[in-house]
Amino acid sequence: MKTEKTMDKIVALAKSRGFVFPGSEIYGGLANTWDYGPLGTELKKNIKKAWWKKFVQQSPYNVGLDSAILMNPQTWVASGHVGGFSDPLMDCKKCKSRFRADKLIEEHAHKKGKEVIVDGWDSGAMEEYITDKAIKCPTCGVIDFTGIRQFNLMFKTSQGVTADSSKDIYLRPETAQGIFVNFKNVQRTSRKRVPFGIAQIGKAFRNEITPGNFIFRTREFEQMELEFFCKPGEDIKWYEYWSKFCKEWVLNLGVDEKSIRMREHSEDELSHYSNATVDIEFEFPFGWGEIWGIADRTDFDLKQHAEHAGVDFAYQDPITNEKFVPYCIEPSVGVDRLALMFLVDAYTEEIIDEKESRVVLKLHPELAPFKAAIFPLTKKLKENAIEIYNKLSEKFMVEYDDAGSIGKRYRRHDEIGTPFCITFDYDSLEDNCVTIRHRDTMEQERVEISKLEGYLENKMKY
RNA sequence: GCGGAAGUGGCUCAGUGGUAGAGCAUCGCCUUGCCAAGGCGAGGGUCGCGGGUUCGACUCCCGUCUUCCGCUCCA
Repeated sequence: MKTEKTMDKIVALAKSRGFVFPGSEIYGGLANTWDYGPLGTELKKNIKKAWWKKFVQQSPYNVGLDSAILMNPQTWVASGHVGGFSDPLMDCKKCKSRFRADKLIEEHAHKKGKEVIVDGWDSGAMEEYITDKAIKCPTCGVIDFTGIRQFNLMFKTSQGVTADSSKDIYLRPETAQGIFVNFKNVQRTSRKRVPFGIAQIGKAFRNEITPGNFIFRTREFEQMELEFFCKPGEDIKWYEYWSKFCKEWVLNLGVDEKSIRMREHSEDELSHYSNATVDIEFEFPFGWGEIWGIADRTDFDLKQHAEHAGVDFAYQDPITNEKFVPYCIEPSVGVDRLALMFLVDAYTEEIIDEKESRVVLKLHPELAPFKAAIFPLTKKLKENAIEIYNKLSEKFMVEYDDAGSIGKRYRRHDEIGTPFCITFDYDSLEDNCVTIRHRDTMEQERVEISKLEGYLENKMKY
């Protein structure tokens, strides 16, 4: 029997067991920042490792990159982040609701049966339009707006020691641009031919207006992005290929298929540069949330950089001699969101009988912080158990524990997702076998000590 | 930013004017021979911060900070 899983329970478990702590807690915290504790660090590291393995190590197409967080500000002009990604916000003074000026105008025009394209307008033009047309507050119907304030989602900082010699630079709002600007470097040095992809894991920063839902939306987050370059015309084929590939990766790591759905963006929802976009969504306790976005970005990015930097990004196929600017498929996923998804998916409360229940994190062994826990049946067997721990810890993240009863140790490791508990008992002295107890089924089996490494390695495969 | 709620040991909370308690958790010892047993003991809190009222403030008043939940944004 199972009971309901809620965010509260998952956040509490994360804090109490050392997965995720509130950021800078001793100073009263800082909203929506989170620090990963010992177990959370392992989980996150395992997620990244698993992704890298499938998307780079075992991929015939993709290679890796680790580009700088700080980039020449021109990058963000070319990508559109400086101009297009700042939201023109205005508040209704009466009811305090906040709106995007461009959306207000577009909606107003739409109702009148007209289409107004606000892209490219400056704040003055938008304010003037809103005043001219006497656009009312959609919430309370009053015409009493504040002026437009530009809200740019990029974090700004300055580079340089003195005020006048310094210049404004930005923390990257996505890792993708580091890949595009290195397209030629990577293509040349890796001797890859189109189609090929460049993968990168790294932090990105966005000054979101509304972060929230634990680690789901934060201003500092870690992305795993692949930019996959292909021949124009073959983009839809690869878009479908990677959509399927990403979904399978998630399912192979044990996530319940019923909690996953693919949501295609409709025409009017698509970004101006995108041919097609699909989101892989997961059903969180707070609703469906986007985990992975797979977008066909066409040749937008490379063309933008070609134009702004004056660099030719045309690729010449060495066999057909065709020359073209590659199209790009971008599967982009947030590590923190994945971590939350795996935690939520794994979280299980089982009621064993009237008196007993247990919390189990049914994480895939590949993702579990500890692959196994090693116990002595009693403290008299401590030395023998430690010997096994020492051996296994050369290859695996494992933990030794002899505190409390054996049942209590099982429960403790159920809660943090350790898939296997290995107990050295008195029989072990005779037969050189240990008891392996399985987290999900609570079943036990005897395994030869010399075969433990292979046993664990096998269980981690997916 | 706006609206709402809340800040007391690691966690959950009690304590409404006389300078703090419980349960759980943690640690030690004993016990424990496979699913949160038990016993004894220990550590841990300037009650978010600042000011005011008062002989005296966790408790009353003012301010402030922070967090949480909703709204426009997004991986």
